[in-house]
Amino acid sequence: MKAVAASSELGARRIISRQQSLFLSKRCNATGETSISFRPRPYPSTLVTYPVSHWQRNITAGFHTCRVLSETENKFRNGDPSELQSNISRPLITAEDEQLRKEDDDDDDDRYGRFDDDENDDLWKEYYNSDQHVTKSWNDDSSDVSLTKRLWLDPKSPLKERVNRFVNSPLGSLHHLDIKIGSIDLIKQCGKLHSFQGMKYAQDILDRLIEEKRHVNANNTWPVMVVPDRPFQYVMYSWANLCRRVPFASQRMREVLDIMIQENADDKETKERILKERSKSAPDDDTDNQNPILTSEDTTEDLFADISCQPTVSTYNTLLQGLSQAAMRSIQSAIEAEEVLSVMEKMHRNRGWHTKPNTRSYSLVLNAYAKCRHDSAGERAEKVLRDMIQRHEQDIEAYRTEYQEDYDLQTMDNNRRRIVTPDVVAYTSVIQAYGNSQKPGSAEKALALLSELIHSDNPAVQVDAFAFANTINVYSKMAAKKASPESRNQAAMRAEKIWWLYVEELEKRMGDESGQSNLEASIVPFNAALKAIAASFTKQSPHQTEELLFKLLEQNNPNFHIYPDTISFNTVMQAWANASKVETSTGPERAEDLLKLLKTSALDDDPSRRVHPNVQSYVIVMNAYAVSRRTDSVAQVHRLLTELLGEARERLFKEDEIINAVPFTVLLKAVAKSNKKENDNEAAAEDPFGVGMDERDKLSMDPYSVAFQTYSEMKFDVHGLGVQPDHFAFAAMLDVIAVHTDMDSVERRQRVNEVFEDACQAGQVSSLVVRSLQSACPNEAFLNELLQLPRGESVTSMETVNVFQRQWTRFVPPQFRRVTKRKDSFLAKTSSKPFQRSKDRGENRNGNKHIDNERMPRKVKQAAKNKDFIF
DNA sequence: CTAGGGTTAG
Repeated sequence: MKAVAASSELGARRIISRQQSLFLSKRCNATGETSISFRPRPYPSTLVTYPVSHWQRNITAGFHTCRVLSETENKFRNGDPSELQSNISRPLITAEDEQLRKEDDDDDDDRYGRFDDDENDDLWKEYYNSDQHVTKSWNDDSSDVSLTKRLWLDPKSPLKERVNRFVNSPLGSLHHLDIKIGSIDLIKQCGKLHSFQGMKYAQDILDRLIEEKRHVNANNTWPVMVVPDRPFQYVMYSWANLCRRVPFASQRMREVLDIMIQENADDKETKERILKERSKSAPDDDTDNQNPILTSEDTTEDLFADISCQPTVSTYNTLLQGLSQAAMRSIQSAIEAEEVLSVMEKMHRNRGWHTKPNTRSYSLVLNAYAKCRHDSAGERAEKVLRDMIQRHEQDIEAYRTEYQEDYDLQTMDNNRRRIVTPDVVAYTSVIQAYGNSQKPGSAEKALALLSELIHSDNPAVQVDAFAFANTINVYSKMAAKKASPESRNQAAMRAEKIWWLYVEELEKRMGDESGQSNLEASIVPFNAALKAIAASFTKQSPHQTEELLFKLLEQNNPNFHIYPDTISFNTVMQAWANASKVETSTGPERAEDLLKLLKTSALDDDPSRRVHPNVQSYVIVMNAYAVSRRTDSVAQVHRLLTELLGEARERLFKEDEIINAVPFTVLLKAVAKSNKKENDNEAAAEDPFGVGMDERDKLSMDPYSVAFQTYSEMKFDVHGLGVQPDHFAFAAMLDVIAVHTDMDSVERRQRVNEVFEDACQAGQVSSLVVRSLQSACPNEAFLNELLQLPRGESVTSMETVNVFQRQWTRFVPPQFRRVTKRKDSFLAKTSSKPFQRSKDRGENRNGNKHIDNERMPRKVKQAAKNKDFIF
């Protein structure tokens, strides 16, 4: 009878698993009748429970069951259909998955390390070296268990098969170490896929463990089997890693936590039931003892059963970690993170769980506020910080009364346990949070926190370079956002002042040998200050950045170990590039002067003063020319590209510096910006730059041909750099065609067709490509034919590039999938060239507006338009 | 459960 129930459970589980959207759990109720429950996704707190007989009936019905399930499911999913949709029947690895993985490549084993205990090493050895066949089940008396090969141990097998074998292994056949270790290893690897499919596997494994537990405990054996907290925690952790990209990932984490809590409660119940059961049915079995607890040799096992999957600090910290990632989408997650802190507190107080928030818990909440862009984030974060400080003081008191000694803030290792301690990192997160606020006074509050750090005599709270850099960044953001050039410059100057404050503190502490100070010499605050000035976008800013750079280059204190690096130079060069859009600007030359300076610095006698240019340095200068209004911009950019490729050929760049499509794209951009007619006139002009013969040949090429040559160099990777055009490149090339061919020419159609096909093949059809394609196509019919849109569909009604076949958009990053709506598609466009038009529009907009019409950065313009800030 | 926080290009 039990076997029937068990197999029907398994069947039900499989069916539900196929549905992919239900989270199954099973439990025995008080009367011992088994029922199976599931949670419809959008409402995890709703538990739908059927007695096992229901499942038995429906399993025989086969296909019908799925139907029944879907209907039940549908009832619950009115809220969020997209959520479910995204989870249903995906191929093993989807394009999005591919993208997800690409984005977070840095994520590997050591991040999981936090859960790993050294003590498990021995277990592992025992486990892995043990017979590859099942020798021992949970109860150790499983002679009738079939000898199934434990494929999931074999790291060489495909993950899919390993998971399948694990999940579908017969109930009762799992080795206890399969549960404690094998499952965790599998879940980890599933989580590493960073895919929905992987997450489904992970959840399946977890389900399977719970299923095993139910099955084993149904036999009233002792000790009671439990599923430990770690598998749950790893599933949560895997979701946490998806929180930045996947809107509902944090919801999934909460579900797992809910189930954990419920399972923990169930385990307690089960234990009591079995105890009662055993003392009733076999009171005389063991003549010595009636109480199985006392007969059990392995008391740790029993202890373990008591705790089972009870959430711990680290469980909640995992949740917080996810929420802090999710906070980038909305402040709501950060607020929720803050609420989790009090939940942890409450669970600790009321249930005696080990969930008292620790330093890391608070940090994660602060970090959540630092990441979310919201005006109130700074103040909320500061409140949490103040709570934390208060908490700290309370805990110090409590520690003193508990141990009759003071908590040692100096040497943490001397303490008997850790207490919540605010530190630089906590402060720095709050400073960051203020940086996202446009409320007046936010930056000042950030600065106040910095000075609190500087003057702190608490050994646990000491300023470091991070704190300075972050405060500078707050002003840097302000410098980029303010409407008037004066206030932008003012903010930039405040940023610079903080850099000097850093220098001052650094020198002050240099003689100090107390060893207390964390303050290291770092170039980062300096670069942050440079960036702030560059971002202020005034007429003076490039000059100011350069001046500051030279101050540091020329300083000559042998005790002072901060010297500009490549980023410093690049930032100043970028400031010049930003200024280059204006007519008669000398920005490009000034940027190039710095590039030359970089090249000579690379050969400096003093090794500490050697600074090398990198690919980015070239790109910045090239871009300065590209955006300038010089008539020779294409030639200049081409010259620099050639130079860059030459340096690359001679391996002058660091090995880890790979050349991507960016430099090539800049050239295309230059060509697209160059007006066709102007260049027809210029074509005959003599080369004014006295370059060599070979170079002259190239320079005399017309820009359109240069663009095509560059395009194919990129496409066929003729320089052997591993370069592939990406969607920026394809879009830029389409722009080139739009500007340099006649609207109704055959050339236009052929070239557009060709480039678009390349983009499709490369899986790079992004919103940028679509927009450029729209401008390049002679008419709507041609466009629709290229895009193969179904009848009735049009580009103007299109919202994302996801409507295309997956193949075309395989490698498009998510932020370039959304198509920006443009009302004018073909109506207004007959004669004018796309770039002229957008230029005109820009000028008009500037003309209508008041302030500093040349220098306003785009963001400022938009903000000014919305009247978001008036100071 | 020592992690949690900082800088440049199309």
